[in-house]
Amino acid sequence: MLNETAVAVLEQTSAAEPEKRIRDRSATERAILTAAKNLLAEEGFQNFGINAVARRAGCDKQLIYRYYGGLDGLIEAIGADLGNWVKDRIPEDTGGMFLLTYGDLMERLALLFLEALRDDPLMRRIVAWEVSENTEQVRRLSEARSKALGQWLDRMRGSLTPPKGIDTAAVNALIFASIQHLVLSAAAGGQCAGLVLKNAKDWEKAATALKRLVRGVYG
Amino acid sequence: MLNETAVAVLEQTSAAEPEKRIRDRSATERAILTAAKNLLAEEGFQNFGINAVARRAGCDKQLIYRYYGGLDGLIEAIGADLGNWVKDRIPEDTGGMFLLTYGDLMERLALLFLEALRDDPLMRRIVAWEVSENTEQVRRLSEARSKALGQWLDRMRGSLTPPKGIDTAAVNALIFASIQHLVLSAAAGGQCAGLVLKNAKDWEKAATALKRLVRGVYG
DNA sequence: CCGGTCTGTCACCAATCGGTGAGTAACAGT
DNA sequence: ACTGTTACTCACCGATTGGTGACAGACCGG
Repeated sequence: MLNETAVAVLEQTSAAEPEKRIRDRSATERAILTAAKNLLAEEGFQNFGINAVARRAGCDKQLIYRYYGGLDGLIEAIGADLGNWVKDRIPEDTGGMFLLTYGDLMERLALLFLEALRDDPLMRRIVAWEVSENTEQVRRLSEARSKALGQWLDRMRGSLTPPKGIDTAAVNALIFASIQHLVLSAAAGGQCAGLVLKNAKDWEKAATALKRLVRGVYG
Repeated sequence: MLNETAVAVLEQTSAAEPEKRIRDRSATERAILTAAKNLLAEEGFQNFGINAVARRAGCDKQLIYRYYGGLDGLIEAIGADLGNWVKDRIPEDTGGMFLLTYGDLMERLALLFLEALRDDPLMRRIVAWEVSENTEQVRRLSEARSKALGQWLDRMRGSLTPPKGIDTAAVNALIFASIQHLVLSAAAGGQCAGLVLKNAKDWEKAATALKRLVRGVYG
């Protein structure tokens, strides 16, 4: 507990410490949103709550209720960015390659997705959240994400015709499921099903196996 | 709030309601453990705590501290059963088939694992827990599980020689990762990467795709 | 200058959390 | 029948949670 003199000393020593929050609603809104995203990315959804976000944003939780209508609205705001995730985090070009076959395409997409997910802690937390809880908020996040992913897949496929006689939707779901679980498991415990995934060499092996898997089905 | 008369009426009407806990330590220990497992299976790890377990077991939380040394010990006790999960939930026989090749084996194991995981809510929650948190307790659970899984794989492989030139460890990790994420995602939201997984027909398609994936790498 | 709106802060609420110390009731050994 | 141990319950602790109402100060239009 600080008394008045102690506070005075603090203010003296720390050079205009007050850091008085200026009256700027949109700036505060942004501060709250980024605080929420960073908090979610770093701490996970376990301790993701009104109090924690407000603490991190350095403002009162009341403002979260006012500006976002509570946690639900805030989560929805996070989800709104998800639509842009693919285009923000995954390069659209083919890396100078010519993708002639569906197999070429899927191999490339799988590797791109693997790296993108590996580099994005927020997205990892969201995916983990999706498989752990079944609340309305999470369902919304999940929907936005899978929709964006599907659109990306369609867009990248372009005019490439998928192979006949193969349920590409199901196969691709399995491929992307494997990537997601691999990355999540690695991020959480450094391994997946006994396969250690820590240094670059480990990931190299995983990528090779992934390529082999994709090439196995799609040639 | 109930007064004495209300309690008396309750006891009268509900036929020896008191359900007086008999003094049987091992029975209480079992009650706590099963309460914990059921709670975890039904509610997930989010609200899994001392109070909730005690409430469900119908005893005082103090007993959990005494008999299990707290939540950690209780979780450890849950993990102790995990070693037997494979043998309890997955049939050992080959279903009358002859598994001649490594591909035959892996296809069979993948399908068995898929069904077993689909039928076990507790195991699903644990897997989801593993990818969501990184505490010491969860790490223990994860370790026990992956160890049991690895032993099962080895045991089922028997004298079958894995194919040369393929990093089976990495490939199998990906295959099992895909199964786990597929099942978790389906259990949580009824779909995975846009692929709806609700009725038996949906799962049939997933199983076919899984077979195709396995056969693609292992022939 | 005055009144109202907007932005932000604070104090407080009931509920729940994990955790502990003390007490009670049933049993066993002598 | 007395004693000590075992099994169990209860009351309480501080901390934290989500949530709300009241208030203070900056700003803006009149």
